[in-house]
Amino acid sequence: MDRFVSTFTNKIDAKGRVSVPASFRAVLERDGYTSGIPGGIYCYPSLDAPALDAGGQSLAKTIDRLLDGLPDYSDERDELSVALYGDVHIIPVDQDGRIVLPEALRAHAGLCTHVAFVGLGTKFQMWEPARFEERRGRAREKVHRHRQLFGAGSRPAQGDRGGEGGARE
Amino acid sequence: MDRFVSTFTNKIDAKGRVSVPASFRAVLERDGYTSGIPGGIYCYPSLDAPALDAGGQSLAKTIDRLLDGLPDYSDERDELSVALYGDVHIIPVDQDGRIVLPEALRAHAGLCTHVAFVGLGTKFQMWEPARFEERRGRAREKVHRHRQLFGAGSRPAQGDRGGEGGARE
DNA sequence: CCAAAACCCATGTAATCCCATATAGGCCCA
DNA sequence: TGGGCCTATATGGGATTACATGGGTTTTGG
Repeated sequence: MDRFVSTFTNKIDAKGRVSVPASFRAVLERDGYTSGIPGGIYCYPSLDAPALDAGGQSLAKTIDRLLDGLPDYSDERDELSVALYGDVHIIPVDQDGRIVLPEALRAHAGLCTHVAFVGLGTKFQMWEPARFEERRGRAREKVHRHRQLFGAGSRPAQGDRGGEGGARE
Repeated sequence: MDRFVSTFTNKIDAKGRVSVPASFRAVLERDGYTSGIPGGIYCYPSLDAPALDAGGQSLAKTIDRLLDGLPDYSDERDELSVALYGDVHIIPVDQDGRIVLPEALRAHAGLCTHVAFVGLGTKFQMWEPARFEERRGRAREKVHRHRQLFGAGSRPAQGDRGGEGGARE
């Protein structure tokens, strides 16, 4: 298992903890944090969605690479660093596989009682379940409209229901 | 943990002390500026922002390298040397993980009751929280405007499997 | 001798660990 | 093939620890 796939909805408990889906944890075990503390999640607010982006080491490297391309001590670099690094949180995963999302992150995604974990391959997102459903609906519609452009070949013939949504509750 | 990541806001007490975030201290434990003071912080006023730049040995080295790159006895080098070295302070961290910022530094950043510690990877900055929020807003906006450029650049990094084209956020 | 800095200890809050439990899904065996 | 067992996973809650912060005390330096 080396990619984040499928969607799971888990509950935030009284202490603010949420279980990371086991299959995501499996991915993070390989891609998780480097030497030392295994299991850290690299997490930051999505730039243009009310959601959180998260992933392991490879996601962190992506951002590092982005900044390494900029000259040291340029105005630009500092500004970008602030936006990219300043909002990032390294979230430890406890031994039961749970995380606690900082207030700033919860606020950005509007998280309150439940979190939808959405696998996106090399990273995953965390959504307020209702908002995600709404977003998903629009995405499906968009795909539908453009289907002919993609061509028949790319349609894997399985219906829209990806078989998830109700991992719990 | 080997990089300064994320943002924390701590309070300045009656004696002018502030706690350095624990995770930053962890980085400094390995990278601290050990010139007599183990775990000391290399700190100076940011050149182009009302903030303070701080870090450990690697930051000090980066600055040295920057100056080494300039021709000896050039005006530019002298100017930069003064600007960078002139205001550098080596700040000791007490055994509870707190520092006291010299008046000159506090003045430059406009610090008074609280300090926002902003991780920027190899270094971190200290801001007056309100000013930082303002700066962060601008930085986000800038990233947003340029995001397609970044998107293109970072694609190969995480997209070794191709796919997930639809995983747009 | 005074002021400022460094040191040491105390405390409340928040995060972390650890254990318990339920529920779901897979597996084995009849 | 169906049913029951077994394991993995999510979740709840109590106990423990870490951390930021406040305040008193000692040291240092002018």
